[in-house]
Amino acid sequence: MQQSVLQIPVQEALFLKDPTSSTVGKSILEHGLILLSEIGLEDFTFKKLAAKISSTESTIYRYFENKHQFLSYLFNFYWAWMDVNIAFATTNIDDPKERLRRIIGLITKKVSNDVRTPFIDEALLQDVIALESSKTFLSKKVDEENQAGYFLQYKKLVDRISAVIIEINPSYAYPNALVSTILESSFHQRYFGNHLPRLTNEMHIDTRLEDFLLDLCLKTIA
Amino acid sequence: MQQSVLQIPVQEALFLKDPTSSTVGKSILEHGLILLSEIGLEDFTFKKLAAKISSTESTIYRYFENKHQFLSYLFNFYWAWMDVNIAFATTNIDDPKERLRRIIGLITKKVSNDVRTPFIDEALLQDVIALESSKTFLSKKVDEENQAGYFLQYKKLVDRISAVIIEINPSYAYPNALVSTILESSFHQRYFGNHLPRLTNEMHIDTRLEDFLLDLCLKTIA
DNA sequence: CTCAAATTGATAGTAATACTATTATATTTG
DNA sequence: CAAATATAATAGTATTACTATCAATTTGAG
Repeated sequence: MQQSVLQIPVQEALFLKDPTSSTVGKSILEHGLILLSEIGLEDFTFKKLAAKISSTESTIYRYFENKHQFLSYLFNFYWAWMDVNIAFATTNIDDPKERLRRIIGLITKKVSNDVRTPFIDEALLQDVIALESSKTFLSKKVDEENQAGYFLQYKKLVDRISAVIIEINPSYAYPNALVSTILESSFHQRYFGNHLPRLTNEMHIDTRLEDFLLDLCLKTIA
Repeated sequence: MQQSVLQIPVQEALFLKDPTSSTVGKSILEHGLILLSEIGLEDFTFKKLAAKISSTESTIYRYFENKHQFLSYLFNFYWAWMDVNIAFATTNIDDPKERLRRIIGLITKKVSNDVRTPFIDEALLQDVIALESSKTFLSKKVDEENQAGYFLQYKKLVDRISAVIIEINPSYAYPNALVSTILESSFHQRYFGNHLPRLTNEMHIDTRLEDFLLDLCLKTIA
């Protein structure tokens, strides 16, 4: 019996050769994510990854131009996956406020591994993206990469959530700004909660993070 | 006649030898900032900087352990400078809401060079910090660096602004989270406005950014 | 003013990073 | 089964991120 598999589409701009199309490719994704979560982007090299999967640097370079592109791949994967979850959790819900509640719930909740995506552990992915995602867009190459489609998935999701905000309050002037602020904040506040507690207020606890952002959002657009 | 000079105190943890104590040191700060703004942290090296100031790598290494520490120095300098400005702009103002208004004004406004700090161009510094500041704390070494005092100035400022929020609404549960969210957002939204406009709403314009964050803040704590 | 101490510059060197190139071997596919 | 393709093995280059040594220069304490 075939187990259900969730296809997460990632832009062609984000790889040289589709990593999901081969065994080595999947291994690069799986163990690349693990290695990233262990040592962080700065210390992460394709050489170390190659050693870990008993392959070679040159093989990995056939899939990704460099580690920045690899991170961007994961960044897009994460948001594409989140988009699917949000779409699923909000279909057939008429009340936009209830939809917003569910969206913020999903964004702030600690995720656990989704068995439908065999080579990606979403729990790890969330931690990696929380720590590293800003580095995908905070670079001198943003414009070039934006042109190439590096941030499409993120932009799509921001649009989707903005639409809900506009439904709740059509005259609110800054829906996209509010949404991207909340998305970035959800990562940063949880991170601060764990590492720089003086910058936040016990945000390592899921329910508080959710309460903080939902309250902020609803009051702002009220 | 002695021109007035503004001393910005930076933690000892953030340098090996105080760069303000010598001519080369000041040159490292001045041209290091310029070079950073030109090529970004990834491509920035002490070798390139040494060439620019007609000095050597080894000399620069006597002032800073590495480029990460150099960036952290600038990060602290920026927030210390901002703290001074905020303190000045809010003394003798009784109404905490008015104080908050002024604070958000200062945070969102594009700054121009402060002539009282001879070797630092604050206009450049703001751009550099907007692009690179997250990289100071989003690293596997946060805990170690936090221990050493790398983020003291930022934490101080967050506390200072949080106190104003508490004055306005003593029962608001997340003052520090709200403040750090606003500070981070002010950088990101302006950056998005310039590079990823779909993630925001014309936030390259100062007054809109100010309006967005002030509105968000006041409504949230109302 | 002078001698000692500290600072800087010049030069060299090392290990690691971020790649690129070549070729032999294995694997897939038509 | 042959041809095409993918991978592994190996080597090599330029740059980065440092560290070490030592001579020349500057500074500052008595």
